[in-house]
Amino acid sequence: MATDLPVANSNAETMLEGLGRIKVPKSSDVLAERLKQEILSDGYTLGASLPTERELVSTTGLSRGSVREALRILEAQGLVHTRAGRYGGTTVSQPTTDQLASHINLYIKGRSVTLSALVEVRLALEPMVAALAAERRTEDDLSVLRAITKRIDWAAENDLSAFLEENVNWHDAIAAASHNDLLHTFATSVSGLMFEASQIKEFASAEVRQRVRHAHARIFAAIEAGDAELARRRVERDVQAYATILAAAVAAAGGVAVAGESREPA
Amino acid sequence: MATDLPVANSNAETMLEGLGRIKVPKSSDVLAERLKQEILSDGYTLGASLPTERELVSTTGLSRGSVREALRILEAQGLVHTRAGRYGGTTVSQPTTDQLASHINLYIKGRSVTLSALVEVRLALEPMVAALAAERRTEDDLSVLRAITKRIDWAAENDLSAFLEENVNWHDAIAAASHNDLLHTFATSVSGLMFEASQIKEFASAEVRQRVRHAHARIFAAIEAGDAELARRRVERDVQAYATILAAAVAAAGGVAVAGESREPA
DNA sequence: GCTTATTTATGGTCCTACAATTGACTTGTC
DNA sequence: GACAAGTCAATTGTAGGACCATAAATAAGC
Repeated sequence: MATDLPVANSNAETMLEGLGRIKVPKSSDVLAERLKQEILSDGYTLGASLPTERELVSTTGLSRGSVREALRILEAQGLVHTRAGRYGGTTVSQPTTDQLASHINLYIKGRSVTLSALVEVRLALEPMVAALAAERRTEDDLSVLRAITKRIDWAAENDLSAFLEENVNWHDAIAAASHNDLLHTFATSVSGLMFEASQIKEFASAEVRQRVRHAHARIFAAIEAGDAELARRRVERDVQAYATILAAAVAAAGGVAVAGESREPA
Repeated sequence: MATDLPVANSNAETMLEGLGRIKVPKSSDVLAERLKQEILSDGYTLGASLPTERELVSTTGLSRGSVREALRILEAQGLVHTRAGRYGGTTVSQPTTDQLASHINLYIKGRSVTLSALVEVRLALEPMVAALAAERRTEDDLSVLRAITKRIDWAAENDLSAFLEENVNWHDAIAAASHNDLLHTFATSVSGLMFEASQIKEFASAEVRQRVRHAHARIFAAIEAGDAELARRRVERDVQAYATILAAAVAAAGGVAVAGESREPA
């Protein structure tokens, strides 16, 4: 039966028991992964220079196109930054807060996370944010908040979209006052998307605006006084109330309550 | 003074008042941004096909290299997926949970977020995770947790690294039982990095292992019973206790307590 | 000393060609 | 008719080369 000819052997897989589908990775992915490990593990302090593209070409044996694709991947991950020109090149970098926030937003929008799930996360984060802010807020933090409050008070009567925008700024300022970058980023990403949903539904009636301002004032007072527990409780109640109102508005509008569809003008 | 010749005019900037540095974006970045807007805004449901690379070349006027770099950026962001072969091409995709977790990890590692900041975030997330898990856990969730608990019990006596790994799995299973993807990803990313730090410090003494198992049992009981408030309180106390122990161990070791340096073997 | 031009190493872009992949199609075989 | 094997074609993957654009260091000019 067995010959030297390359005959097809339909029982060949008996020799290859657990051997599943073999994935052949792209060279750019391999290089990106290798460089990523290199960057994360040893040396390569912030700002250190990676080899030039042409050096990578000669050391890896890949084409310049593949090398450049690998570098674009790393750049999208925020691990490196490249500059053109002499003495330019690719340098090690930190992912910025904005980049992380952007990835979180893409995840939430892409997965069509439900509004209620968003509320739950917000309910976890914002009370802690407020508590930390109460403990750590500086005078600068407070004056920023006072300035935003002033603008909100004005916008509440005159400019609805400005009102919503300043509302986002207010929550961002509270998160900043917690002086915890990670918490800040998580909180602003989530609440930012919630307010985006609010904008679409345009549910900010005069009554709601009044309630928001009142809640802000109470929260600010607690943070200013440095009372962490009070701030936590007040924020918790505020988030809960806001969620209830928004859910009612969404239900009234018959919406499915997802946080998608953000259309920025070009 | 004024001539037709292209003489240098050192006072030229008086005509260009507020005109700051002009940024010339890379063509691949521009294309990536345009496609991203396109994907997020209208049509392009999940799985829809983008134009082929060569179609993009002819419609945009860019080279294929630039088009490919743009697609690598989008792929790194989890927005598209590319397959080779006939009837392959680039299709719209959702960022996976793993991708988001990876970006969060990169952020935390890159920014050298302090251990205390990590604890604060964990203290915000995990009690909520437990409360939701108590309300929503299915029978499957519970049996997964029981299986992990068994493995932990075995590993606690025999295999330290397995113990730490299963500990991560336990927390992941709790987070999964919350049935909130976003919360799940946030929580596992943060606690995963904390346990990674634990592993480095190797502080898991027999006494600590015993305490962990005891805490797990109490938390599991609350979740099994569906008592959200009890689960929340117990997790809160557990996280707090773990943080105290870890901080003490870190201080004893003289470490700076950052969550960096993950070296996986190739 | 200051401004201005030049140099030059680097990334940015384009082009062409070919290899590898892979699903559909066709053909063969029983 | 069904199943296996082979063929085909559209698409991404990769390589290599050429040239342009950028920018910092340097040199030249005043």
